[in-house]
Amino acid sequence: MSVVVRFAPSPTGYLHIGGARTALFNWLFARHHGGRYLLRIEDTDRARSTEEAIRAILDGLHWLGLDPDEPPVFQSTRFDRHREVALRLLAEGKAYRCWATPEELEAMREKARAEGRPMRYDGRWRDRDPAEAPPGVPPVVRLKAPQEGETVIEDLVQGTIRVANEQLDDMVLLRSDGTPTYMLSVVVDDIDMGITHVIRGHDHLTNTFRQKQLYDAIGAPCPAFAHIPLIHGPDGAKLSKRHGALSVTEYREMGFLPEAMRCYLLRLGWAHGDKELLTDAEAIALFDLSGVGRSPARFDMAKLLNVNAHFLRQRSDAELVELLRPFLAKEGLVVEGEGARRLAAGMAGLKARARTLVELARGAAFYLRPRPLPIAADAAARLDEVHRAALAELGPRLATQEPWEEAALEATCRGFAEARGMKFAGLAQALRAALTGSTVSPGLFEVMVVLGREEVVGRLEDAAAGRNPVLPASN
RNA sequence: GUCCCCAUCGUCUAGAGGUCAGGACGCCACCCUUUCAAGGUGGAAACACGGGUUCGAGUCCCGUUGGGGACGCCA
Repeated sequence: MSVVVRFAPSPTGYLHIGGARTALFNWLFARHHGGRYLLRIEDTDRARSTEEAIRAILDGLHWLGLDPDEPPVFQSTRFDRHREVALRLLAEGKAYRCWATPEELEAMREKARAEGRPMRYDGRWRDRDPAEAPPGVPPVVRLKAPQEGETVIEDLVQGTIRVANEQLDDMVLLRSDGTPTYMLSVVVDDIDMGITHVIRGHDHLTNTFRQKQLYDAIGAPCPAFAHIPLIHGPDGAKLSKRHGALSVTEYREMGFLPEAMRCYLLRLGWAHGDKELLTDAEAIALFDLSGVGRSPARFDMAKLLNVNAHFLRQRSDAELVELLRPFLAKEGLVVEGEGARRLAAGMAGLKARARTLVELARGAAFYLRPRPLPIAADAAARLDEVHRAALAELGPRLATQEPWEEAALEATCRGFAEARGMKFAGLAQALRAALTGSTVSPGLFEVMVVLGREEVVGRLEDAAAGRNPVLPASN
């Protein structure tokens, strides 16, 4: 039997980090088994579903490289089919109409609570004659669920889980307005889409018992279930807005790489021995449900940053130049011509110092800024009179420096400092300030080679003459 | 409240009865060094608690505590 899985988000907001991981696990499982990975948009709640949210989910999945293998199925287009199934169950006596009003239901809840029992619908219309139906009250359709025995599910992650059927009540299949409920829609769609494995968040675990009953009533085989533990915030509580970024879009904007997100999310709740950093090929080859842990994991930004830094360094310099464009554009910097050349040439030194594309862009900006280069206040402080005078003298010397190579440049600068009885470290910081506008940068001589003779000499002149605007904040 | 699930360093985790309880992130120290990173070396850091079962328990069972989830004519 070929594997078919699906990711089934409801479009009531952006694609969040937990959903992204669920999608990833489904995707990996399908790839590992050579199966299909589908997307179903659960937009049956017309009031809360928005076009914008659908866009956001599709965009998020696309960015993460988790595009579905087939066009998405929109659950709202399948109302008729869902109704058809409910009506069939009704005809077969496996479901019944219920005229209980919201007030009656509320009373049942209160009574149950008072008696310390689970809050369940009491089945008052289960065997009652429909002729007794009150006039003018539109009924819902409920499943005639088994009242004795127990419902058991074999979860591929959580193991065997059983619940007494008396804990479960007769769930609503069709609302009084005739629309299908989530429970009905999910089960019917999963059956019709040929889903073999339902991999979803642990928060759906208790829904599964009811869904199992529905499968049984419909007479369809149950897919295998795998409920993966939830992701919690750093404090152990449910991940929420107050923990910072939830939307995958925000991670893109913070400069994270999709492959880093995939790797981090995968390792959050799944492990294969001591393997930490996996390529997609390795992840696909190694992924299995038995490796999924059973306890919830906390989201750790520090680790994500580390993982991202790793994957950043795996990218080629040319790729990084392209990835940097939108981030540099935010600072009004356009990557083209000489600037593009410098970025590519300087990328090796830049990427070792960045964990995200945002950091990389920040560190790379000095290669693109036109003269006179703005200098951060703390860097400008390194350009005192003594050092400005030194730079004024060093500039012309570098103008005739041959060859224009790192080792030679270093020899020249060190020799210059020594001849002047000046500490090289101080000269280096002054040079750094003049050339990069910062106290922090890639190696000085690498920077010189990348900038080129003309630009270096020009920037030194600017600094010696005090022409640079000083920025209030530093790096 | 009821039901269900979970429990190894601060965090992510390895561990499928016998390990000096391993790795990674983070942290600390040292090395490298023109800054900051990167890189290298080393270090501190965990089996929630209590009972069993067993020659032997982080591993199996029960309980306690703690955490989480679900209890809608939402999805």
